[in-house]
Amino acid sequence: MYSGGILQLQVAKKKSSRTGEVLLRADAQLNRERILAAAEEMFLEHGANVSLEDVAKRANVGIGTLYRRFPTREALLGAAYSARFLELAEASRARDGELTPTESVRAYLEQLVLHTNVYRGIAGSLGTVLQTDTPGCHATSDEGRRLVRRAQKAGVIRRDVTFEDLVCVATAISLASEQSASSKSRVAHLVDVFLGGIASR
Amino acid sequence: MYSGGILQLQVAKKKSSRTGEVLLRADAQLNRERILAAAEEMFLEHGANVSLEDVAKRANVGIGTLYRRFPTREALLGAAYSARFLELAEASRARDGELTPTESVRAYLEQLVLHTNVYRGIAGSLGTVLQTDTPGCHATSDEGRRLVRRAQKAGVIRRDVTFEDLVCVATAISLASEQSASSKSRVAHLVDVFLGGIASR
DNA sequence: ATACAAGTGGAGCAACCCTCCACTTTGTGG
DNA sequence: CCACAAAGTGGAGGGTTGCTCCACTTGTAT
Repeated sequence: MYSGGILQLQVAKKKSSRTGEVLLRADAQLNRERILAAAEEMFLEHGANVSLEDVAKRANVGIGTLYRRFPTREALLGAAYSARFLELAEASRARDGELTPTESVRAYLEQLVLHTNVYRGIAGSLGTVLQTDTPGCHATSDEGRRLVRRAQKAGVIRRDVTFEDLVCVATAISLASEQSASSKSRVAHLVDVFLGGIASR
Repeated sequence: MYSGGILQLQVAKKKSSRTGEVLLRADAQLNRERILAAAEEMFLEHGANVSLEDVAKRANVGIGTLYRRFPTREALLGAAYSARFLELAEASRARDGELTPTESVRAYLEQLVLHTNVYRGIAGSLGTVLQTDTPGCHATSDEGRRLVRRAQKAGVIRRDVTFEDLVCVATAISLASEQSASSKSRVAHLVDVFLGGIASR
């Protein structure tokens, strides 16, 4: 009852000084990666609603382990897609020179929808996933914001349009494609309608 | 084995000659109404994802009965909202005289989003619900299509915009409001952005 | 070598969905 | 008025998933 409190060292949780991330034990780190790999496979194969128990199984890991590392489905989604979202952001930045501000936004939107559609089932929670604390999600969000700002500075996009509006639209379009298995052209059409909407008169 | 086929009367399933609906036995009809009432209450109170077993319980009906009458959740949703959707359509038609074609569409959209938000949880499936075979859903769909046509004839809306696009947008906006509990003004803003988009240059 | 923090797995409980079929009720034709 | 086929009922039951909890194992700092 006079518990160990007396000599307890106030050990701050170990962190990497560089990234600020909590350092995992070596075995835990390995498991984390196994889970991510399994999740990506399963999501691709069966959509974003696979049983998390199945993901754990494929990762050769107990379900408890999965939940401790990724407390919500969104957290797992965000982490599993991080790499892909990083690519998306990078590709967008790479296009920067060749495209007008408007066209950049169009390309970004189309790509975002495309990515979202690959992992069926996340359309509804795209917003939540993008807010996940993950390098990839940060990168795409930042890139999106940058494009909006750029287009606004160029005067080709309404001042009152926000990045959140973009996400909202991407969500809508993904959802529409998911439900009616609609074609690429429908995506383009919807993007087009929206872009017309945010263009300054 | 030489089954009753010989003398089987080819009795067409009884239908009301007026509506074309299948006639239910009196007790069944009563149960149907009980279910609908319970569903409306529960959906309002707990969102569109309540346990259907709970709905059945509140209706004092076995779960089997609920499922035979409404095979899918969407079917139940559609039926439960039918009355409200009827009102929506009627209100829209009533506004017809006082508003320009564009403003009519705006009002319709805002109302649709508002209705969708009241029943939390259906945003994602608004499209599916609206396709439900129900007087209310037919009415709102028809009214929406009418408004689009009217606005197009008046030349104030792009030719390539469809009613499905409207639904898609309503979905997006509802979803956005659902997630970030955003205000009425945000709804108006999003509707505004979209309307700008579909306006002819 | 030791000790303790960190990590693990999976049994277990709680929801929920939906089907199926032995039983009950209705209304109709004789 | 009755008998009986068709229509309707309810809820037990089997399947799936989500998430927690804790007795045990493992890594690592000393």
